[in-house]
Amino acid sequence: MRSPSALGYAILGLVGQELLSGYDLRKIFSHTPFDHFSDSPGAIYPALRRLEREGWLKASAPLGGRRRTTYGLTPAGRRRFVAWLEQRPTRDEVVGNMDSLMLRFAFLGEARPVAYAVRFLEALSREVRSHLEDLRRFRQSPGVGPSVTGALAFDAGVASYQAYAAWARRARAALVKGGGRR
Amino acid sequence: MRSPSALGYAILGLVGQELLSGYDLRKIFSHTPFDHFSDSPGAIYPALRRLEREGWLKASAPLGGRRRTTYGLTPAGRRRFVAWLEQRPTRDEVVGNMDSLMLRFAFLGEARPVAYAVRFLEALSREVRSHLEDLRRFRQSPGVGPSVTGALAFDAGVASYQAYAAWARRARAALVKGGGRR
DNA sequence: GGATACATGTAAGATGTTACATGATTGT
DNA sequence: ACAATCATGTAACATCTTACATGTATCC
Repeated sequence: MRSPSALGYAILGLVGQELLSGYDLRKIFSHTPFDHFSDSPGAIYPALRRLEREGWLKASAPLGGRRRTTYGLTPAGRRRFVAWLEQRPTRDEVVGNMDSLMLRFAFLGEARPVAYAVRFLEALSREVRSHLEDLRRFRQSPGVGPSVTGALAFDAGVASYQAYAAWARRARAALVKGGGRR
Repeated sequence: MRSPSALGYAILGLVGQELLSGYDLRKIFSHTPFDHFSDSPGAIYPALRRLEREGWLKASAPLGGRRRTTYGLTPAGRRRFVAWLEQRPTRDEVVGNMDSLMLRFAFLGEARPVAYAVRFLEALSREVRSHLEDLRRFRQSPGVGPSVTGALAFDAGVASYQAYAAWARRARAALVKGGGRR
């Protein structure tokens, strides 16, 4: 009962929308610039088998014609996925796993009411701002040396987090504004 | 003679500045918010052994007192590291490995003349802009569904790349301006 | 009939995580 | 004396990459 990898959650989210085969997933991962996961069969098929073994996915037989196994969520799988969706962003995730946070947020809107997404963004903003303060406190970072490019690379990190903070503000406003309806 | 992982390059870059032990590296990775690599002994020590086995690092004996093995670059290690530094940012790296690109840039300034960093930024800008066009062409991404949060998460990705593009412009200007001296 | 896309897999290997283990040295 | 920190390791495990392997359906 260990927790899935980022790829695992992406699969759970996708097959929760519609039945998909391993091949479908490979196509999605290779043709979608959004969140890129490996489209290699050596990653997808073992991941599907793991998720099925844990009881989160159920396979559907080919049903004649071309060989093709599609997967969907079991009730337990959906519970597991929703539990993940409902987790508030943590500091650790902000520091090193922004991609995984964005993946979660992307799936959040279709499985939970808008209020969840709003609270997600509020927690995210808090953590990002707090991390930005740490970065400012840090400034000239040891390790990368006092070189010009080291300082500039540091600035790039700061700018990236500032962009996320600004986005979170805008996104929250958009959700709150249109929130009553969806 | 395979190429090092991101952790491997980070180690090569750091021990290229001064002799460092595995423990030193762990401290740098755990107390530095810059680029976070694992500070776990299970990652560091095997990585050091690999780099040494490839002939890129040389270990120095403890020299009395407390047991402590420090590492430095061999000439081959420096060549390998510089060859990595000189690589222009590629499309693939921009799409999925911005962290690794920033690591490279951070080390670039102390080992190569400023002109290299300027060209690095120019190539980076090109690739980022081209990727942004692709994203725009994409818009409502299949896979994440047409949910509100899916679209917003997509926007976050766009905003993040825009922040990098703006940073690259500023950074290039800063380098060109102060460039004659350093 | 041959190329192309569909569809799934396996095997070997690298890398990293978590947890455990060991001992030396320094500070109080 | 004791705790904390220094310092290095190993073992088990999961995950992912790369490369190879196999066969089917469809289109022209």
